[in-house]
Amino acid sequence: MTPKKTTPPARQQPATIHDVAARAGVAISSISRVLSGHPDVSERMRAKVEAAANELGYEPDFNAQSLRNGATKTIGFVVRDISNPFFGVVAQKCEQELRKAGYSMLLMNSDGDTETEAANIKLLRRRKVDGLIASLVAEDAPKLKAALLDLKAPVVLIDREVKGLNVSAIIGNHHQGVHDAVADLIRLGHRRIAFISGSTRVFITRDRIQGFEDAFNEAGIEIPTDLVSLGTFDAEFGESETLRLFNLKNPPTAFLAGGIGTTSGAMRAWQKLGIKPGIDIGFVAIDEWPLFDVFGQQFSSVYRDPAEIGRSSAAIILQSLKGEKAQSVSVETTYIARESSAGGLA
Amino acid sequence: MTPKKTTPPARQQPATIHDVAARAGVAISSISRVLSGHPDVSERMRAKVEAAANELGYEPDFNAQSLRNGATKTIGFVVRDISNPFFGVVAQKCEQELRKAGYSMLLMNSDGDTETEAANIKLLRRRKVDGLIASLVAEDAPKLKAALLDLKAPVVLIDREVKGLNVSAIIGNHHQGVHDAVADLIRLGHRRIAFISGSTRVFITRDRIQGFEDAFNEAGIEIPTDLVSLGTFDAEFGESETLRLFNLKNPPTAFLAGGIGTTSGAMRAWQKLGIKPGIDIGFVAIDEWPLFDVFGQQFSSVYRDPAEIGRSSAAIILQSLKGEKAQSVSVETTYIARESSAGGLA
DNA sequence: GTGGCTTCTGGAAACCTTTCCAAGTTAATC
DNA sequence: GATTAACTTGGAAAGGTTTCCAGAAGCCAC
Repeated sequence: MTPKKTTPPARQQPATIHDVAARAGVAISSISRVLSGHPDVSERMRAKVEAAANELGYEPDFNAQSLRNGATKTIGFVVRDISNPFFGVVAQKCEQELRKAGYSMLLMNSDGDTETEAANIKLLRRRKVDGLIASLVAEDAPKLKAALLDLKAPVVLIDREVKGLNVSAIIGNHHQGVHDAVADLIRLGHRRIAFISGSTRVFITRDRIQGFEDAFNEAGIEIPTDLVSLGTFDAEFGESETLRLFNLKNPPTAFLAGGIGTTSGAMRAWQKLGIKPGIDIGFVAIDEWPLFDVFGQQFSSVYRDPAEIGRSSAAIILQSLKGEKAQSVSVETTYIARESSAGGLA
Repeated sequence: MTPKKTTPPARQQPATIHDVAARAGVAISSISRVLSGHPDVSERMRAKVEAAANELGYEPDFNAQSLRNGATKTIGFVVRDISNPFFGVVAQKCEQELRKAGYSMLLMNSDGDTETEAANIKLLRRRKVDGLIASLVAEDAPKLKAALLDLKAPVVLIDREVKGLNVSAIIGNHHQGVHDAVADLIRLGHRRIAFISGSTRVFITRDRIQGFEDAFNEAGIEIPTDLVSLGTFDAEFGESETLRLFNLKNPPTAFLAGGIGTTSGAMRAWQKLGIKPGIDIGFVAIDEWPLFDVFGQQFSSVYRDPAEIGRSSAAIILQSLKGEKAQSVSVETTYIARESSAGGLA
């Protein structure tokens, strides 16, 4: 009943820096100094403040800190589709690295739509993210470019090139892996090799096409342009185009699938057509998915390591935040020959 | 050269509400009113403000808004491992729904570690997320419970029950699917049925175990307790335990894998052992992954729909944010019988 | 004992909004 | 034409922090 000494009832609202200051009987600036490790702080002050902060369970409000010092400790991660297992691994490793460094990841799907993508990036700007890691739907959409320009924060693009922008990039050596795959298919005897992939509006497709064409040119064989179909990376496109190509009068004997979505669609198409990939036709998948190596048939692939891409993208953005300038790093792709390359040659 | 009328050079800093107010020649409170759709605004004022805002490309600062009105429009999404394709789909659908409603998703992996998980949730509290959606590593870790209690925001747990907490939950009817699967395996003639899964520290495992035991009890057959191994959901545990069980003197004739990680590990183990699941042994996978139905052998599964779980979790958290009280929704699981159930019975 | 440093602390401004309050203006009513 | 009510606007506080600035205190050397 001594009104002077009663501790206030445990307040519902979290303690603020003012509460700590009142409790410790010092100025709020001193609280901030102690907690942010400022050097000019007496031992006595430090002890007092830390005691008060602990008693109140004080933790600085992130938003208030961000507003004041301009850094949100947040990185935007924009991807076509996080349910793609390849990007699942990229996101996982990337988030782990960012978290270690005190950053959090804001995840957005662009759903394969350039408008959504641009809108996402604009929103991330309003949210004042410190950086952006993105795998874009298209490189040349004007709204997108404007959004990236306005972002005014470090950007890491995964397998994309946007002209006239000072951004970092992780660029896979896609033509190499595709070249080796196609060369092997040709060596095995395939001539009618189909290739379905996303559009040439993104670097990764252009680079793969180059590998595809190089392999044919080196072998002195005409490129089967009627078997190349470039549209989107999703399963729907992969399925319908696979159906179309395998209904041609002169259908493919081998198939190169440009990503996990394409593979997925092609698989469904073949199921409908009664075609067994790797047996009835030669088959190479670009990008592997969970259990790829242990599950079912031994499918050949063009492999790149999503974990490395995830870790690298985090590392690059963290370096950029420390003031280093934009950089471009290269990631290997390797053709892994398994049984399925030789299908369809009986 | 008339210093009075020169428009200021396009400033690098984004325009603030003050800039708009100055440009429109009105008070900042009017800017806020117009842009937030306050009813008491004259047509003339609205036009002036909108013109000024457009000219300056003004967009309100999210952090400042959050600080002022207490809502961050951000939902935390904590999951063991986003590279798990099941959670990839959950996250994708969930983010899409949240985005439609104006919310963003902050993604954190807990890496299968309860300490990390608790730390993640504490961080999300400091970041003042408006809500949390989580698939927990363990329900009973004290630090975790404290972190959830302190969060003071709506929570949706996926397939978890935490006692003494007023949170929403999406609870799969796991015992049903597992029961049906095991009953079918027994019907086919299997007796030595193995089950590897995560620990009983989470509801989902307890519920599955119940289905497993019920099926045996109904059939009047003794439960093969030596073939039940509960530890963690990751592939490493799945692999080592599969190796152990199939090296027993009296090994299993059928196998039920408690999730994608377990399936993954078991597959690797069988590859080493030269065992073909679905042929040499009966096999049922709990949870499917991309391409499950079209890829390779026809594997039986206990299916639940990750898209539905993702959409529901978003819907529930959005309702909670509107003030509705915590709710628990149920999600079906279904046994899908395919060829692999009958393996190992020759 | 004074000048000049260093160390430490408090006060206040700033970050960018939203919202409350009060005051001013206009329209409506009797 | 006076009284009210409704509408419209500006000013200022508040939200929780960091940081600049200035002043106080302590110390050393001359």
